[in-house]
Amino acid sequence: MMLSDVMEDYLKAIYQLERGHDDRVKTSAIAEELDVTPPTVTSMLEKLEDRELIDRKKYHGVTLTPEGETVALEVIRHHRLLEAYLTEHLDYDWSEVHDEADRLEHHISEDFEDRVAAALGEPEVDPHGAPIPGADLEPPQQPTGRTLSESAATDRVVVREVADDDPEVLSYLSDHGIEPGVTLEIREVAPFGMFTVMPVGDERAEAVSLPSEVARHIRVGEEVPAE
Amino acid sequence: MMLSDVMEDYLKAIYQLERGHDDRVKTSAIAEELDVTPPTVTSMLEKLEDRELIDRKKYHGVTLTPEGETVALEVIRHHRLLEAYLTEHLDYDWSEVHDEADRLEHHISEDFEDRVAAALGEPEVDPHGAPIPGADLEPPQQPTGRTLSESAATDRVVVREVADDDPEVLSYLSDHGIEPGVTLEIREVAPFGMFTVMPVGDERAEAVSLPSEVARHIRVGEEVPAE
DNA sequence: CTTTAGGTTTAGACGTGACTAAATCAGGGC
DNA sequence: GCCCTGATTTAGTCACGTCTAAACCTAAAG
Repeated sequence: MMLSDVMEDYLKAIYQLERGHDDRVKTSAIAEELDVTPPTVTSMLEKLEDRELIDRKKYHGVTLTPEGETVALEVIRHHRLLEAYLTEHLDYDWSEVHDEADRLEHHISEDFEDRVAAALGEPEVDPHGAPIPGADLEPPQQPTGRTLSESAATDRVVVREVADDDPEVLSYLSDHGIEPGVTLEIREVAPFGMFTVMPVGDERAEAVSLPSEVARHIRVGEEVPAE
Repeated sequence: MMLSDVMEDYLKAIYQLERGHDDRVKTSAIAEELDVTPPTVTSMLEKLEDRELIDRKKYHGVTLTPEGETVALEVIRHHRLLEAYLTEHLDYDWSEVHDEADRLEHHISEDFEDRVAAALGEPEVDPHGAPIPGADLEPPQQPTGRTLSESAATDRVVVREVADDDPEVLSYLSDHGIEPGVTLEIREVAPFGMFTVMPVGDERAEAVSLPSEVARHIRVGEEVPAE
């Protein structure tokens, strides 16, 4: 099955929107995710349906078929392996890595994928803390824990994952010492949803205030669950 | 200037055909190089001419403008840096590296290029012995020396460059110990243009016979000129 | 039950990069 | 100097992925 880069992008987007608990993924959601117009999405969905990569009910959104999901997971595996490789071996910061991986993910061979995975020692998470699908392309289990925006003041939490969205936000967080693995002390939760947190263990760290839109993208867990 | 991948491929092809001493590059040569039909080439040449990347005289071929040459050199720099990186850091053999680099060369950022070059220590040649254009994108000087097919029996020569064409030929040469840097003793030149050579210094090496089509792609120099 | 607002699909168009078939040009042979 | 062969360009088509404008469906409000 020869798929275009664009088709792969659509399948990846649908996969990620499905995980965002939109159970059936709507045309408009895909359009927004990929920054195209809804009619463009409709016509691509017709092609993906012809190839049996999605199930579609007109006017009621789509879901991935198992084959579609496998393609999406392959693309995501490429993306996250590349992110990990770039940070480990080419001195990128985890906050800079997303765009480069997005451009390369469609253009690497199976062989390249294998060699990168081997060079990294078959990693299980990428630098943002997101799980890397295995070579078997089985769906990784849903992340556990909660988001920072669901946490309460005085909690101590450890950052598990920072969703790789806006590079500016990412580098802001990176600059302020907030990254996967760091322990955070929640100092204050303002009524309008502003979270003030303090990275623990870094002498030079200062308290950082984060609006809930940002806090929602930070997934956290209990402190020292295992080490 | 936003160029498509395909445009970059045409410019690279024209550059390489120009170096192959076709002074003006003909439509049919480009068509063969890129495996498309001549009308397809003509229509692309019109676009490249509109953008002032080539000089075109209808029915008499094209040459690159300085801007077109710069684009070609940028693509070639990407290609050769990637080839070098893949062999140095991802355990590829020099004979396997071409296709992977061809797919990636259009999709890496300036930043990636810089980091790869730094990781390699600003290399000057790729694993096939071809010069890597510098970051300034000045044209590297033409290779010196001669090809194996221009050499005579009883010569001892050192392999400088093996032009990266057919991967099967490359891995054959690689398997028989013929690669850049190796010294070759020319045992025999048969009248129909068959070259029999012996890699020097490798105990397990055996004599290898090469038709002149292959010998023409092996560039050689005098033995131990500097070390 | 009807209306309506908003999301979705249809219809029609465009640019890119490819093709085949046909017309045209250039240069060598006579 | 004319003609012919082979290369090149023109003309017309197609698939892909995008768009805008218009038609259409769904679901919620009244």
